[in-house]
Amino acid sequence: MRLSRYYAPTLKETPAEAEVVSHKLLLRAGMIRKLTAGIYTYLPLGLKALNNVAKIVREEMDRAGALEILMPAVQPADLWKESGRWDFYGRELLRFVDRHDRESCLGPTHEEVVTDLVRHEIRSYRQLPVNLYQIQTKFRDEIRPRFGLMRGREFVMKDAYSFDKDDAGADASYWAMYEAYARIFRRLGLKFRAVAADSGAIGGSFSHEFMVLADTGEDTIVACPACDYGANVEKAEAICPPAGDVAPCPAAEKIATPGQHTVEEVAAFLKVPATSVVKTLLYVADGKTVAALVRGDRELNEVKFKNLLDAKEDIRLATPEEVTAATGAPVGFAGPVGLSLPVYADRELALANDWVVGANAADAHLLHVDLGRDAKVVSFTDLREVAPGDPCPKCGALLEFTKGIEVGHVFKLGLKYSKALNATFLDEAGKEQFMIMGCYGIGVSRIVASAIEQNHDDGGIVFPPTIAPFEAALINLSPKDETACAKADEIYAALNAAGIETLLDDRDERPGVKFKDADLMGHPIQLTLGGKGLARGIVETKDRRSGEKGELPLEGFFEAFTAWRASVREGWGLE
RNA sequence: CGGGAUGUGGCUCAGUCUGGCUAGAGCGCUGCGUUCGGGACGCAGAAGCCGGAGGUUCGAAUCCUCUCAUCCCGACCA
Repeated sequence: MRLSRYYAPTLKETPAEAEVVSHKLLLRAGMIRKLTAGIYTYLPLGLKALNNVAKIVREEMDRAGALEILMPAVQPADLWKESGRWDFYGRELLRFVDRHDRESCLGPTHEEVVTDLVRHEIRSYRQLPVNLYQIQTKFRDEIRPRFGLMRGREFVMKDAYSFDKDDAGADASYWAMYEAYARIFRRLGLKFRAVAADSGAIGGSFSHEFMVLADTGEDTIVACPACDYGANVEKAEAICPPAGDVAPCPAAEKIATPGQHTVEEVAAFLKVPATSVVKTLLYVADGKTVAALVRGDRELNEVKFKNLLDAKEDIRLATPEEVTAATGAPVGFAGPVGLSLPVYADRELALANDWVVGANAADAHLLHVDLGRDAKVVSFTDLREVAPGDPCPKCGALLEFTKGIEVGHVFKLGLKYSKALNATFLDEAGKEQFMIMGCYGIGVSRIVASAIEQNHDDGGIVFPPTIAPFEAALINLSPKDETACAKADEIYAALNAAGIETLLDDRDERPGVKFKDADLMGHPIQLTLGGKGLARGIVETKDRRSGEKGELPLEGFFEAFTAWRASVREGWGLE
């Protein structure tokens, strides 16, 4: 493509609406433009990047035996009512009625539609397993769209759904997808990590998230440097030695702690370490107030707590009024002793004794509390959030914390949707069985954004070669010079013939403008053809990622170029 | 939905508190000339009913009321 005839409106200044790097750079490089909140148009450059990602996703899905289909964006409410999600999904599901007053929605995901398809088509175990996928625009009416392509309301997603006749088959389908995902992210040239995840609202028995590592990621993940353990903090197990007998302690004693609300204040006031204090947190789960106990220096992991309670809706911290109603004391003085609420403790609290707890009375705490003796605790389980310095649950090495962007998620769904929608088949014995499902998502448009979050510098985007709209930029510094143009055209033709997508900058612009634009757009390979080099019979090169510059001879250019290109790709960890 | 902020040429912003001539700047855009290896310079231009509606006033971008939109922080998620 010749840049003089292309449409890539680059911006020198960053539009005020953009906050994160990927958003700023996508806008500045002329790849996307906003239509309205959370909804973007892909300009030629952005579309090419999106398609490059989609292409690799498609190839790997096909390789893994999945079959591509395309489902409708508009879906009837009936199906959603049948699965029970019409009432459950919330405002994120954009609903509307058509001219016949039929309730409809824009599909945020397609479990209902595929399951409906499959239940009508598949009747025998002989037809299983099957894995169907699509790459399609989804719509979720996000409460708060932000960060450009990172969290739009409209976005491109690949979603796949597997149907199996038995559990072993479902596991095989799951791991096939897991492997396919790993291949995809490797081919995209992204640093990523697959981590154990909470299966969340979609439900199901186990799941992994694929995270692109980037400092700007919204998710915190823990990874073991010594083994392959990795998990979302929401899920990461906080390991804890087995509980043994604890030494008895003196009888509980009430002590005045005027105005000492927080653990830090209480610990300082009583001159005890925070690890001797028990933090009592009141939550409201499905309308009921419950209490969670963690050690003073720890944080409660709400996801673990929610899962323990098996709460239907999200749990939330009790309001100050609710706290007072439940404990008879203002916030800061709640404690498990004498509390008439279900009390759940983190298992770490079973390891020791002689705790400091709130007294359920204003300005008072209790010393020498033995949770077993003085309080009624429903259970001691893993409730706390893992913290830096915690050991790996698998091998014991110290866990490392990193930030990541969730770009893929694989779930083993089990029977959730097949039961709700009655998707059955006849097994070998002629007996009717529910299909076992899995679902597998990849945020295609989010990958483009996360690739930039992970790979950028002051000059702009640094695209991995497999994602870059153009792998190579060929900058002709002398577009008015016939010799230079002829040479540029020759190289351009050779690169295209070799299947290397090249953007030839043949604009009548000053060199600085061309260099800046090339850097901004992130072409991994830059070739510069100018009067000076031409006179010496060379083309200048620049590896966008490393910034390394070099020269290639015009004589035998293509061979030398091929070798250099291979080294650039190698730098990306690509074959 | 709760909290905070912003709406002025295509983009980034000044002007608003302390109403007052034809509403400004930089970038971008058009034309001409000079330039030409990391976002050049000069000259000449085009381009804004100051988000919208109502009000106060002799007079409103500026003050008041309402409204719409966008962005940031929280609950949600590929």
